[in-house]
Amino acid sequence: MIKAVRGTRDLLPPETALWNFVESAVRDVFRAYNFQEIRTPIFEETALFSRSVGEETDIVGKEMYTWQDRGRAESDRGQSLTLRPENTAGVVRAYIEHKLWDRGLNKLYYIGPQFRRERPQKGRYRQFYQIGAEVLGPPSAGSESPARDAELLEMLATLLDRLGITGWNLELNSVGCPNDRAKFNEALRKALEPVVGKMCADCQRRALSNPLRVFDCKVPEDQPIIENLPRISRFLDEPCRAHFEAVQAILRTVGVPFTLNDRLVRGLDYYTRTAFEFTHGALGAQNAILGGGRYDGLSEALGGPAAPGIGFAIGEDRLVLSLQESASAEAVVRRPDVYVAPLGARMNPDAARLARELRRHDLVVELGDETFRLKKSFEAATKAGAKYILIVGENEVKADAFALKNLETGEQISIVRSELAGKIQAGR
RNA sequence: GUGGGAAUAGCUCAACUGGCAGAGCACCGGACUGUGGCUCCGACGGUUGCGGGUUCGAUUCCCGUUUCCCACCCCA
Repeated sequence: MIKAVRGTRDLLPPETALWNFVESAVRDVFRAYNFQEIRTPIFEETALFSRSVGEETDIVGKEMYTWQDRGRAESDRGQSLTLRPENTAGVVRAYIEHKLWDRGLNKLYYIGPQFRRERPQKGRYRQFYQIGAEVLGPPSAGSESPARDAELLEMLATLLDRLGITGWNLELNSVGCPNDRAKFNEALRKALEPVVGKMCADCQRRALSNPLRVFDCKVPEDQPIIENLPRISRFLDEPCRAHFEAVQAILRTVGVPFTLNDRLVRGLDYYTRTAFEFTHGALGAQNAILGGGRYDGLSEALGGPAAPGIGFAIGEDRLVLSLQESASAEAVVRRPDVYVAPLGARMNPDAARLARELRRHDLVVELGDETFRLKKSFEAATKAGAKYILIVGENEVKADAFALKNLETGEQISIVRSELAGKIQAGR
């Protein structure tokens, strides 16, 4: 038997209703902030990701689905292509390619699948779904303003509240500009040198490859050492510090709670200044449901104009998971309003016409099987969760008055065709 | 990529030291031929993930493999 490949899965009803619930809430909320949707290809030139995400990151180094495309002629070597491991690079590429700044498009969101060749776990798949948004534009358009950061964070808080997710925590940090990072990295290396020998094996490796990641260490014995390491906050230059302060001031005023976490670092190379994560306790080790930050130099790194920006990505798989575990997932499934039960094949035309009329009144209609005996139709209607059953038999068609029974109350009436839709809508 | 656990009916799970593969729920039918939910009865349902080995005999023990889960790595 052929099965879905490792790390991929089918999303089945009724779970798909929950995904739709999430996505329509996202579209509603983002629209209120005047974001517009962008859809970029799910594969791109490999160079796009290695330049933006960073050659040294795990994503580029070992987690990408990359292949050599065929050229035009049999003998040609094609380009190296890669399934997108994240969507910010694609959005920025499109921004540059279509000169979106000239069209005033500076607030974009996306919803779609991404691909990373990781070891699968719960809430972590090789084809996974991200919801993200990006604010970017020329500096003259205010894209560097802390107001953009704060607005984006406030939008996310609104979204999580709207989804009924309680107990989220916003963790906030600033990773400064490249200059600050360089100075900080140097200080960090110096501080680590005398103590690294006492740390865990992972930290010893990190200290060499990517010292920032030492802050992710969860080994208890290492914590006192980590506590004493220099923090990025002390290395922010004046503009970065002021920017960070301003973001916080706005959040306090609009009433979005947050906690400062100067150990929060971002894995991708393109991040600058504001870095953030929303975490949720119920998710265990995979406790981050979304993360993001500012990437002021990304456009230029990809050969575009200066276009400071900030964005985030929500792990939709995990978001849905936390929704399933906390909220009432059942509630979002729309069940049939009415089950139309034709009694015998000769009733099919009349049943079909009635179903069509009812559906035109925005009712959810399940058209039953004409081979069912009435008892079985009732069972089928109940199982489908229909509110009403409408019986279409010879007597009803002759009289043009139909038996309509409320399956929840047991009340049954005879009702003429013209009043059917109104009656069912009223009882919905 | 590393380490550990698991895999038995559609779902949730049993099956002693190796001895006839089972239950509940679901599904289908009947009791009840134009009135559901409850109840009762019956039927259906299996390459025990896959491949090999040991054995008279393997769901059980061994090896390999695949997938999932957990912890790493890393990240959303």
